[in-house]
Amino acid sequence: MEARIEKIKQQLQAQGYKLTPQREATVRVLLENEEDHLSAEDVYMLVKDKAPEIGLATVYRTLELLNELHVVEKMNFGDGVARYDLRNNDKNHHHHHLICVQCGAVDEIMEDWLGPLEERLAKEYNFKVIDHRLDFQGICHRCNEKQ
Amino acid sequence: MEARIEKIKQQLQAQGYKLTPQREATVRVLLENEEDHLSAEDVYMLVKDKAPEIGLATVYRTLELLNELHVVEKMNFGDGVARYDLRNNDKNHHHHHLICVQCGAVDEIMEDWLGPLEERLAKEYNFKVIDHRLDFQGICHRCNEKQ
DNA sequence: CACTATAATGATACTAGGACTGATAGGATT
DNA sequence: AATCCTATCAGTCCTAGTATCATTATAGTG
Repeated sequence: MEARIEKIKQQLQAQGYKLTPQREATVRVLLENEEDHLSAEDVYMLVKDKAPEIGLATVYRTLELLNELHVVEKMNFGDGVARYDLRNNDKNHHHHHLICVQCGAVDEIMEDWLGPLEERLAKEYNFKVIDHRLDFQGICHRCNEKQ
Repeated sequence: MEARIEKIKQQLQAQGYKLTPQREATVRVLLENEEDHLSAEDVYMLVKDKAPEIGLATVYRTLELLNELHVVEKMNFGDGVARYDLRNNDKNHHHHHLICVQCGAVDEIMEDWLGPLEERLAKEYNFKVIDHRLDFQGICHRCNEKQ
């Protein structure tokens, strides 16, 4: 945890930025909720608990900055809000999404399911894959269990 | 009743849509006439009682939207009128996209490639798939052959 | 330590884009 | 032609995100 913050601090400083208390609080929230895909508003709420005096604009600015430094990834799921994800440096972007149409939760799957498909695409369709995106819409396990 | 409306509201919001008064009135009519197969015109007449200022186009748009979200099923009995049915269980529709980053073409693939994956999702993640979206970015066969 | 330049912040007004609407003209289908 | 449906238009509303600006914190320098 501390090590990862230290690393991010160095990434910032390498570009001439500072890890201010507000930025550190924001980064901590992201680290503590690494599994989720938080929106800026979500992050704002969570950071407020740690540092109540922080402003919304600062959170937006921090997330934007972290995105530029490739510390987080800014993603769009079509519900009108940007969501932010810490990036793992092992950068296997074989992550797919399970989007719950009932509660709006977004879960991630890290398995690589599309390798065989990409081979077929190359052979049968003469299509050279550069990137892909796989999202499932449905009912998540939490909502399933509720009923 | 209220619970079902709430559920539909969440489904809408998960995709960035809103449950407006007009839409809610329409949904209520559908719920109250769940046994029947109402046509759009039928729905329009019934909604008019609740919300006289509603426009016909809005009813059509609402039904179309609910159809896309798999809240309602649009059926055709060959009498030239589409009829709408609330539904709980859904069939999947399979279409994937090959998006060429060079010429911008978008090809569609109708094969069902994700059936096995969806089974695994149900078993291992307890996630009930309603719909999915699989897009590949790459170089299409036309561009490949050109070079 | 004091001084300074500037990076960063908080509050808030603002913007831009998209969702949504009713009316109606026109397209599609039978 | 008649009926069902869709496209378009002009306008409203909402809100995620940005720009502004006065103020404060910070790092570097001497």
